[in-house]
Amino acid sequence: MQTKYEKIASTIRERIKNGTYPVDSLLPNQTDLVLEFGVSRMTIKKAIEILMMEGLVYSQRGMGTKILDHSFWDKDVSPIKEYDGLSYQMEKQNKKLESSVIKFDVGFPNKEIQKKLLLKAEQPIYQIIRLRILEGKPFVIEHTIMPCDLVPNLTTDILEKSVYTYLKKGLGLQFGGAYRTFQADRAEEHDKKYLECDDSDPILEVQQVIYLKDGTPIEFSKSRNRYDTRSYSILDVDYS
Amino acid sequence: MQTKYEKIASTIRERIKNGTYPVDSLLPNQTDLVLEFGVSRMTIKKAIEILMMEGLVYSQRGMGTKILDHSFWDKDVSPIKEYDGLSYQMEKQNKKLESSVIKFDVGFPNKEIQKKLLLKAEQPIYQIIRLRILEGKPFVIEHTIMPCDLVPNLTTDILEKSVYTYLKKGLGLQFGGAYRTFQADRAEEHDKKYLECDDSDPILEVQQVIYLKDGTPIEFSKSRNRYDTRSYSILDVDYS
DNA sequence: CAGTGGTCTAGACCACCAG
DNA sequence: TGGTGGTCTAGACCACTGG
Repeated sequence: MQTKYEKIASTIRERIKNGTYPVDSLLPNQTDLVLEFGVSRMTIKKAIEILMMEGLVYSQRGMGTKILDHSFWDKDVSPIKEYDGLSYQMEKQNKKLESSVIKFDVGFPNKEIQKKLLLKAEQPIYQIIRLRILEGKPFVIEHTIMPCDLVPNLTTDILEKSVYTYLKKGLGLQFGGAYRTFQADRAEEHDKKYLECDDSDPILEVQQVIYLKDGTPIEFSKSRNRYDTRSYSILDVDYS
Repeated sequence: MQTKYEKIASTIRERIKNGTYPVDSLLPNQTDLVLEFGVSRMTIKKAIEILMMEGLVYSQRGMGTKILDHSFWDKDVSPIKEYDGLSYQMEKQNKKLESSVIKFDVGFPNKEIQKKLLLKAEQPIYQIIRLRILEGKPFVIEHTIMPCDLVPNLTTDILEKSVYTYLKKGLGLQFGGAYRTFQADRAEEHDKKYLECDDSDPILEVQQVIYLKDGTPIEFSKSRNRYDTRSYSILDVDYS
């Protein structure tokens, strides 16, 4: 939290959550907020914009800024906009996550991976398969591919803890975005073996390419969940 | 296209797509763009912000604004940020979409629906089930619930064409956002009957609540696809 | 260090919605 | 019509990157 508008957004967010600004009422108008916070209106507007992207309020010309009912997705349904990785996400919820490394290899990328990670055929990659175990129960199988040169000195130890922490804290990398697809699939061998499911259990698969701030792709991964253990959620706001 | 920054964003977007600004090169710096377009820098910045949200460029302090490789998701993988409905989406791609109405009823909302659409128990709702048929093949089953008072005079005829067109053009409603969840599921009776699949075929289910601009929920729906007919994709950019 | 984009200001005008 | 938020300006200072 550094900039003025971020601080103001936090303050207002707090007031919404604790009921100072009740659901369905209007926020004080922007000129009043200018007076209260002693900043320019552009700054106030930017703060409100953040809250709008979070789905907490909705502004409309001529009408004001309304506090929306957020209780809906306020619970454990965390949006997917997190590049903290599972470990961190679960830690926040005080849930115990273990990772068991099923495969940890080095190899060369096939055509598909070359295209997705913008690699040449001779650039080596890590090929990783991990089983993530939540509260003692098999939760998800993650197939991960990363270019070796971007992620030096990867070890089994890191894989068993948190790769993201290593990338962020250890290597100082900054994530900039992700491209994801969702599909359903039949269970395959690995799924049946490690997720304790059978042929008829559907699998929810999420594929993602993760990008660094400068646009370099750093990871391609497939996460396969048993159909009854997880769903993903998205809040989509039209800012136009 | 109304505001200056939207026009400028379109111009720059066009230059990126036709190669005037090649992938991996840098955009002219913001002060140069100020001179070219004869606007203030804040306006240029806002234009670039739009392109950043679209994943076309990435800006960084001290470095400039880099054109990213967008060829990846430039094709038919349209982001889900469209409230045009399936009909319109398919029309753009010149694909033929038919809709067959399986159920069209009125009733009262159960507890779950009351909560999701913010309704009282005695507010009537439409209960609709439609089979959407793409290019002659069963594509998706949509279960839709809408409050009657917000959508007057709904007819079978409208359901067979495009509900969204009716809401937008006919009723003048404006969409503001959506909340979606994705999960996999086993095939149930309707799926087997209409999607021509059997017990072992997984289903991809997308649930969504759609909101109007002022935050009023107007629709809850479940879309059930055969696992091999559809996937959804999202581009997720970190703007911090 | 020079050059970049990010933030911020103190105004202004306009488009929209309500009464 | 009065009040709202959306846009836009012409500056300024700062934080960050690269050489």
